[in-house]
Amino acid sequence: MNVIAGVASSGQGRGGSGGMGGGSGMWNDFGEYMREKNRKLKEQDRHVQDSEAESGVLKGIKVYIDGWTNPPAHDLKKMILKAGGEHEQYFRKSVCTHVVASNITARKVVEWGTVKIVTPNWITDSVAAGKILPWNRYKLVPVSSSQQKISSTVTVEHATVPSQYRGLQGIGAGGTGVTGVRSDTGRRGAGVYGEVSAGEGVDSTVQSGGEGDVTLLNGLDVLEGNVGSSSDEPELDAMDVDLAGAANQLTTHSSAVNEPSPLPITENPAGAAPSAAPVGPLETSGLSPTKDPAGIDGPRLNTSPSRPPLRTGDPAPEHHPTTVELQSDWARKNSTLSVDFLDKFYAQSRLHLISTQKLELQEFVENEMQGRPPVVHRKGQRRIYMHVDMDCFFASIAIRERPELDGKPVAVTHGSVTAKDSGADIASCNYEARRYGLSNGMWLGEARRKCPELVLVPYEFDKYVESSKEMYRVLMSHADDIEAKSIDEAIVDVTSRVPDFSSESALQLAETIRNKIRQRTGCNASVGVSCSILLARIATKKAKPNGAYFLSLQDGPSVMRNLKVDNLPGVGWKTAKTLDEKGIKTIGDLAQLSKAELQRDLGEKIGESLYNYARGIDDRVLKREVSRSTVSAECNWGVRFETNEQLETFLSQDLSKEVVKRLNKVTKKGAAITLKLMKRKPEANAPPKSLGHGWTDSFSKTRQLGVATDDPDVIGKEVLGLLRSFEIEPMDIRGLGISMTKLVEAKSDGQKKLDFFNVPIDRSVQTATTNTPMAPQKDGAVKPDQVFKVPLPKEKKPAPPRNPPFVDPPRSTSSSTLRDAPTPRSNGAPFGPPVPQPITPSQIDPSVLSELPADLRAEIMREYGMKGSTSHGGPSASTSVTKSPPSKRQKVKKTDPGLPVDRNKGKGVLPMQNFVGGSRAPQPGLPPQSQLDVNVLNELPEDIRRELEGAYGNVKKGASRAAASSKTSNKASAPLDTPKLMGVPSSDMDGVRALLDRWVLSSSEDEEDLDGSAGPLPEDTSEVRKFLQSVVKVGDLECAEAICIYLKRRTEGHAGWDECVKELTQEVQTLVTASFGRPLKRLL
DNA sequence: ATCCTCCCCTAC
DNA sequence: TAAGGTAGGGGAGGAT
Repeated sequence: MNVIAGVASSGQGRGGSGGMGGGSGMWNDFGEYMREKNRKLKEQDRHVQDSEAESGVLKGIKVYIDGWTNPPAHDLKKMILKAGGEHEQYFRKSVCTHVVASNITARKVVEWGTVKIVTPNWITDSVAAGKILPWNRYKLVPVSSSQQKISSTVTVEHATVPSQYRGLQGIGAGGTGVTGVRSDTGRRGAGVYGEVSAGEGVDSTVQSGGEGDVTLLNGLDVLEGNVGSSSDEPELDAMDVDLAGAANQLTTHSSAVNEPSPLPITENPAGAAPSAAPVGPLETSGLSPTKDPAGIDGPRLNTSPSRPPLRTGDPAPEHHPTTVELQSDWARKNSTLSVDFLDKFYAQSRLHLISTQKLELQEFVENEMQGRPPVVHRKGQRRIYMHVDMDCFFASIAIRERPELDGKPVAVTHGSVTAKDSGADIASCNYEARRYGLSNGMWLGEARRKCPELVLVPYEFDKYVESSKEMYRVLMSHADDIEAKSIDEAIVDVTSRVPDFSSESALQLAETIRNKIRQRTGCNASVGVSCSILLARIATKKAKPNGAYFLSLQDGPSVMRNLKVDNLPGVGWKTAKTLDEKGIKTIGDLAQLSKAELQRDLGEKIGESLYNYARGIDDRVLKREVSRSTVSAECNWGVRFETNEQLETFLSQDLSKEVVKRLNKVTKKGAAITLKLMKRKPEANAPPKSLGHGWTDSFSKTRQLGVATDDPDVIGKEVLGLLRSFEIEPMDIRGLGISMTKLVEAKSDGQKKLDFFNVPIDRSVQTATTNTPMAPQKDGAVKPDQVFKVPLPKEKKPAPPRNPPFVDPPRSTSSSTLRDAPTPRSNGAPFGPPVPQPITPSQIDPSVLSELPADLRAEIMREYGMKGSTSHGGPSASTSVTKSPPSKRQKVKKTDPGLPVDRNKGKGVLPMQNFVGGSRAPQPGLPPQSQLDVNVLNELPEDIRRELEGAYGNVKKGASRAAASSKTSNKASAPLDTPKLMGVPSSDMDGVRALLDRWVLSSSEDEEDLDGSAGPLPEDTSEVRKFLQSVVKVGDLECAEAICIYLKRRTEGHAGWDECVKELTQEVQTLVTASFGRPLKRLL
């Protein structure tokens, strides 16, 4: 269908709309392009003209560009200006010598009269040829709607013009001596994004003869070990090559700018005439011999019966870029119009793989490292970190699988050689390829131009995953601690493995590790060694490729001094640019600025951290565990809709289900939904990257649900509501994303259980949990479950009452006290207003936990990683543990891995009173009143009981899913250790308190005074943090609660401390919430 | 003042 | 043709 009306974008002739807005910055490569473009807009135009009218090829030519074109109007404009021609903003018969358009309507033709109407190729080809080519060959013929099917795409695609995207950065980058060079691909993980900068990059000239062919290895070849053979198109058409070169130059110069040219858009209101789609001039096909004009292919394929089901819909305005793109059958099949699009997309997305793998590896590491004693960071103690990064990971795997490629320039990409101007990303390329100026993230088209003999290899996701794990296994075998950074990168703490702290020993270990990795993965890893995360990473830059480098604290500053600022964490494109505008290019320059100035220009936080980093100061410690606060799914490629129905179906069905799938995977529910979307800019043409999102504006809107959910119908519905609020034409949507926040542990059905028990207790909590009517919620506030920010309006103030509680007792008592504490503030406080049930004192889960039957509790703990050893200092408790129906539970768990934990349940089960009065064993592992529970349990109806069990199973899942399922190995059996703070076990609360006291006092003395802003030392803080984490992990929530409260009381009002305590408390809440489904009330 | 929303930015 | 994801920190500015 087609044709019809027209226009989608109405013109806006002038204004040009600023393009500013910035593009979505979501992703590097493209983001950079956008930024660059926008920035240049301002200066651009005139520069191009004045400074580089090198060739006078188009001298005397005055061009008016009509409507959308491909290449984009701004690029054409730039090219025209550069070639000495002139660009007319508006069409004026008396002035314009030519009109350039990719498609026109008959009506326009009439309107324009006798002016020469040509395709963009006339410009590009003429520039390339160095002379004005006969326009007749490029004459654009209007087509009637009936014919239009012939794809305009032809014209478009043909475009010899290089997509100017990417590349911006240019080659030069001068690196200063030192490493100046590439920031390392390493840092970018799988080398996903590319950055350019190669210091020495060779530039296109290098490519010697340029006659090489590009070889594509497709799956088949791989299997057969056929390397060079299958190239699709061996030779490049001479002309194309030249054009490419020329174009490339242009691009390089002006850095790709794209101007939002104010084009008067075309549009024909359709009306009348048939406007048709663009036509591809004959010559076009002639020019690109290599590929079939889409027009031909398209129709044919279309009729193919085997084609997957497509969403159908009506046609859209004919001139709309979307309409044009969708004329290609390929596009329809590979866009959201295809029913199975999403799965296919994720299955082939390297970025999706990378993000996903990061999460998987974090979990893997958490599970595997579970039994290890936590690293203790003492104040003056130095530590040794190794930053390990695989060298061009994907490319290395590719070569490993195809030894014959060793020594040749290789790149991993989805693209194939046939495309002359492919927009496919190079995910990773080896060092040989980099010598030609290639970099990760670069588009295939440009890469080929720079390196004609480039060998292309397809992705092998499974192999990446497998080797990645091998790498991690090696690392864990030599690490005290480890933080998973990505599929090919990690940071390990190896302090205890380098007892003498000498560079020799450290490097020896590094070599051992590198050798093992090479042995097990067949790929090289580079290692940076130093005493901080920051310096270790810097060292890696010096280590690559395939090396190890030890950077001492003393040498840090001198080495860093000459590095560019973007080598510091937190400094990306934008920040580097901001600094550059101030004349700051290197870290050395940066170190000259005052903290105040940095904070003023870059923000408080970033300013401060950069101030420190520039001096080699980095207090960060490894973060082994992470709790997620967001689960999302998005897609910004292949998103094309013709009708609202297609759009709504995709969003509310496909994408919503995807998010739900992910929520389920981590057993969470979300109480807030955010819809993100990218909308094509009015002046944006069909993107140069096939089915890419092109030039867009991005938006997002969040809706508070009040109740956490993981119901696809609910999510789908909410999301549609959000979508409608944007009032965007379906055809203009270029990207969609749904993210769930305010996560809560999903519970199987805690409510039922609760009800069943009808425990009087904490109902409030429960209520909250379920969806019972909450009281007054603030609007946006979350309602029930959500734990987090429960709406405590302003009552924070009331908090003060809290003090009282603490005052009292220490130790176990404390716990009980604490719990009682609620009284004072409880009344209104904690949850404040909203919470209805008055009864509620406060407690939550902790109590629940402790109240559980011993066996259940033991299981839970075990699941958490603790493993059996329960009691350490446990008081009496019970060892009783033993347990009742172990078998059952176990089974259940195993079988029901998926169930959510239910703290609720627990809650329900044990009333507060019990808690209080009961024995709440301070120790982690101890199961309190087992008998009670047991009885209760036994009395329960089968189903309920099962629910409970299932719930536990969930817990497990949440905590260490992997362990439970796959790995199995050690963890399961490992016993839990009683958490200790500087050697003092959590069971000894008095001791712990004393330590904390000392901590607080000492630091205040050392530095300024409590009041002075002297705060806690990071090392100490992390020590406490670890302790708290362990305590929570072990399930001793009361202990965690007591510590937080104690600290708060002890430091209230002291500048440097408030923040720290608040953070620790928040972390505890997050952890507790993640593991038990809800936060500790008393800490809210 | 503080919180919340809607981004931007960065890292992988 | 090509598969431009995902999580978290943070800031500006409006709402409260």
